[in-house]
Amino acid sequence: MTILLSQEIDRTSYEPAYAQLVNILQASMATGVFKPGAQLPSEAQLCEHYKVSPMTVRRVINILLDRGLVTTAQGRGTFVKGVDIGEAVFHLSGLKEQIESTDRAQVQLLEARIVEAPERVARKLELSPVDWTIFVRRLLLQDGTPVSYHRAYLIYDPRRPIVEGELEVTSLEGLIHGNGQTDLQSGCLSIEAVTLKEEEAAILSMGQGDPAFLIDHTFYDFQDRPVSWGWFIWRADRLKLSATIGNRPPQDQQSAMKDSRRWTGEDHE
Amino acid sequence: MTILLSQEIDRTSYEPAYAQLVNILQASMATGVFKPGAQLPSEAQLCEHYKVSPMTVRRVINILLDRGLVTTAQGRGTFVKGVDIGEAVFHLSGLKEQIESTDRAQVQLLEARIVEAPERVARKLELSPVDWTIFVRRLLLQDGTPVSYHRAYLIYDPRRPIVEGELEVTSLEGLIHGNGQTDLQSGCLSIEAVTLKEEEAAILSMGQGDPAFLIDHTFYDFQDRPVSWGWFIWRADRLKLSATIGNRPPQDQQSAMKDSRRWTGEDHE
DNA sequence: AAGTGGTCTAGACCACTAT
DNA sequence: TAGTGGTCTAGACCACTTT
Repeated sequence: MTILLSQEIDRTSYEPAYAQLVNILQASMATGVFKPGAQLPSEAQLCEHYKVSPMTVRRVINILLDRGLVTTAQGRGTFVKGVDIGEAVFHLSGLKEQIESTDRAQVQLLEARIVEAPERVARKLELSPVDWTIFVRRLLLQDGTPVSYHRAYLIYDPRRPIVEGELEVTSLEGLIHGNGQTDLQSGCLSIEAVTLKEEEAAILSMGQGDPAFLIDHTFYDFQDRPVSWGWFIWRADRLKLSATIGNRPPQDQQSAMKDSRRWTGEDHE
Repeated sequence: MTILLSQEIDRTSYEPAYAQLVNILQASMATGVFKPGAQLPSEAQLCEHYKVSPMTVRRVINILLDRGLVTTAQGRGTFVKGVDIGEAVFHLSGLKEQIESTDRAQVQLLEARIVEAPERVARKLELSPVDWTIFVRRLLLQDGTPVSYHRAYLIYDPRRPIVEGELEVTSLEGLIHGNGQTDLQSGCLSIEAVTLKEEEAAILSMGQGDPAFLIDHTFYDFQDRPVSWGWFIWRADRLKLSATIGNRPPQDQQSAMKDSRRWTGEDHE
């Protein structure tokens, strides 16, 4: 296996050696020089061919590894992976952009009051049903039109002074922009497809029964105790989840996304 | 900043030093020793304190970096990140498991025939409308009940012998299990929330207007030419997208997911 | 000038897999 | 035994930011 890969590392370039080698190998796989299942040159060979140290090659392999492009087997070698739909990873794009631009986006507080935790909420937040929670309803608008209806329960516990921080965080600006130092440690999200109920449809200016995303979220503090639970009802036409699998060279990405509104024509009879 | 982190590296452990250090730092952030916004000890300090080489510390920081737990600023330091909902990443779990178990899952070919590419398909596949495509309809069942209805167009071009491979790949087993060496290079997916049309509802044994996921996919060959386009209609109750953000120590993960069927009770009046 | 992250070297040793 | 991936060292040099 003395496959010679034409290019070589440009030591004068601003781009570090490891990045150049990643690109070379990724491009080689992308153009089919190394097809799925094939074995890559060994690390020693790569060292010698590209005149870089073992540590640098190792780093390169690690990068390809967690980009999901190769697999490694100790004692056997490094092998090119094929595309695998199960590895698709969807980024919550749109959501971030939609709220980040404060000029076009706007949050409307519909309601905020202290209530006893309903049984279901108490379970979620690991409370007893007599404990108090803050129930919040919000509407997220963009360019004046509503895109998401948010409801959440926050723990209200005088012994935990955290609450103020939570309120701020769950104020969306904090949630999305995030970087602000909060007292939240982690969160757990899930997405479902649902149809709008009457109240939701009215608030979102849509029709009852229209499709929407339901984004469920639970946040935890530094003791890993749940501090809030809630869910967004997000207009389906305002949220896009996208993913690429396999060796997709960084380019358009969304060119394949445009014109993806649902086909209303007949689906072949 | 001479914060002493109690633990130390166990050189006799099976767990490599870098992994131990990752865990120590991640746990420190998880328990609030380093709160969001705070600065981590410098790499030199970490080297000295834990008696490891600079390269090892560097590796550790890189891991925390692409886990999204810290940010680095050259010349300034390494800082703890807060939770950021926009960074949520959803894995297509369920889909993989659902199809991987061939004993419980089953694919039913409903139709496969050669057709002229409809205008929309021709655009997607970069063909002229007179070109031919293979139109395929499939039903994916699990335990005998239908969970997903799949329709796809594959390029049919005598000059491109690839087609056979595509057919095999798009035969789902290949797509999901993946590892088989295919002639596909990459794919581009997107997810929408939709409601079932009459035909879809009938095929999936659901009601018209019920919520569902629409998973749109395009696959590309090694020349980066699109070779197939299609979409799954996936029963909403059979697909779960989950994500965690922030510093979530690897544990339950799905314990917060169970009992997440939609609340049918009144949402506080 | 001092401190920080970022890259890189030229080896070493180990564990594993093949022959 | 030879070849492979996996870990780790003890330095070096650079670019950047702060004081």
